[in-house]
Amino acid sequence: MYNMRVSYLATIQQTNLFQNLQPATLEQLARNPLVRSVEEGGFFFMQDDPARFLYVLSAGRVKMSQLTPDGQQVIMRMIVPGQMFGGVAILAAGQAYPAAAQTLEDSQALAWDGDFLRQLAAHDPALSVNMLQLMHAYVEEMQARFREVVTERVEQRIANAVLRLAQQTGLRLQEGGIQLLISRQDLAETSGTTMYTASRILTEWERRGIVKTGRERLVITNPHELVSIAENLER
Amino acid sequence: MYNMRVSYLATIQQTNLFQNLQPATLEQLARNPLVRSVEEGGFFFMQDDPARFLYVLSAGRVKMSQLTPDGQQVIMRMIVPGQMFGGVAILAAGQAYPAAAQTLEDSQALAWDGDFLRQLAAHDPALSVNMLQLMHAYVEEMQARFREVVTERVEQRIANAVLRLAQQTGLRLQEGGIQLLISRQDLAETSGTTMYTASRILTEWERRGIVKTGRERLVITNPHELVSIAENLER
DNA sequence: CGAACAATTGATCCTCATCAAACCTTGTGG
DNA sequence: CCACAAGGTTTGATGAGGATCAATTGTTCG
Repeated sequence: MYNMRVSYLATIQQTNLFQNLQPATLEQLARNPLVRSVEEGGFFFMQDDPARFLYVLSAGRVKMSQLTPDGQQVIMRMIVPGQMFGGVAILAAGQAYPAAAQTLEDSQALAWDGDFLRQLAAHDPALSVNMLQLMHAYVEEMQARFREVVTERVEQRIANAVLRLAQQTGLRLQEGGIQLLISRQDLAETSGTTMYTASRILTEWERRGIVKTGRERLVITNPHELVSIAENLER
Repeated sequence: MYNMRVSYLATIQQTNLFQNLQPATLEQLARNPLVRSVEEGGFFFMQDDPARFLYVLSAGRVKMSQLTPDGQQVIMRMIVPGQMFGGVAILAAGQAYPAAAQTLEDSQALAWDGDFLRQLAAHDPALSVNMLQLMHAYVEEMQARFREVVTERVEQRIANAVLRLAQQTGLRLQEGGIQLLISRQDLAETSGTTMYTASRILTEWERRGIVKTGRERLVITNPHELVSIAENLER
């Protein structure tokens, strides 16, 4: 039990949202988290569920996605350990989650009640400041992606998506290269295209020696070339 | 002079960002605004300028847009009186504006220094709470627009953009219909398409009696039909 | 009236979505 | 350990939706 508490503290301390808080605030957070485990493919919450909890991922990977009325999925962001999701819960009660949170592998998250966090924020303004900063960063990312999807062709957008993923979740391999774990489908839904087009582009990149591909896997062997595709320094 | 102060107060009190503040906070805000007037086509600030001020529009109309490396423009949002823009200034100093703020007609805005607002927020948490809520609303809007641009065809997206504009800036005419003031070019840049396509679609809508069009002008005569296009209840 | 700028329209072409079918990879149970 | 099922991936053929370019027309304002 003591070990578990310690491990929560480690996650809490690594979380952007919880930087620069007063010791008493961290204490409170460490005392009260709900811990939820969700197996691969399961959901922490669905779109439009009442947003009662704010989550911080402690293990695994999660995709946040919206569903269109006709069933198409659009991925808004990927969550890796240490990142907050479901942040809308910290605003006024009675809100709904704007997206679903589905796990890509067996995952675990800490969760706190929105009411509780609002009380905490009232005593420690750093919490609001951090939240504001995260929200702002997220606005900028969505603006950038909106601009991309409106102005760039698919290959460029996929390059940007891959580079973004590499930065957030990439694993440097001993034998060189940066490995991403993502299916063609999810890559397509992140870039606003179809699995077919994503597959064709990856095949072409592999032919050119920019990446190696595998099932739900992708290794970047020539990041420099990828950047130059992303920046449209070709054609 | 007294009248000017009163008119600032009116704008301040109408601003979402400044709701539910302590009287002392409002007092402080009313005492200190910079007032900037910018004529049609001018800029309150450019993209990447250092973000020193947060603005509230008191008169006119402003478009927030990003420029791509190759000079294409993408419109992120339209600002009407009472709305805040350049909010990034309230975060840590040294940030840059992520978009340019260009006027569509002669405009006036109140501005406050970011440092000053941060001090104010330290004494009146309602300011942070409001800011958080605005940021969140804006995240949701950008997510919705991202989803649209990825999943919907151009006609649908233009319908959505027109309906959004109608809600924000539409003017109900005596002779019936809701008037928007926007050029084909700006409508295209809001919907992620080209002026040519926007023009063709408006012409078709006019033929079908859904809108009347004019130079930098658009009157919705059949909103119901427009909604059904936006929701893809056709074809 | 003429200049500047906004809008329209036609012709053409290109990117990418769609559909269908086959192929490959991984994990499971006999 | 092999065979099979399930699900991810590839590939080809086709066509639709819009972008692009060029030329013309319309509108506003000094």
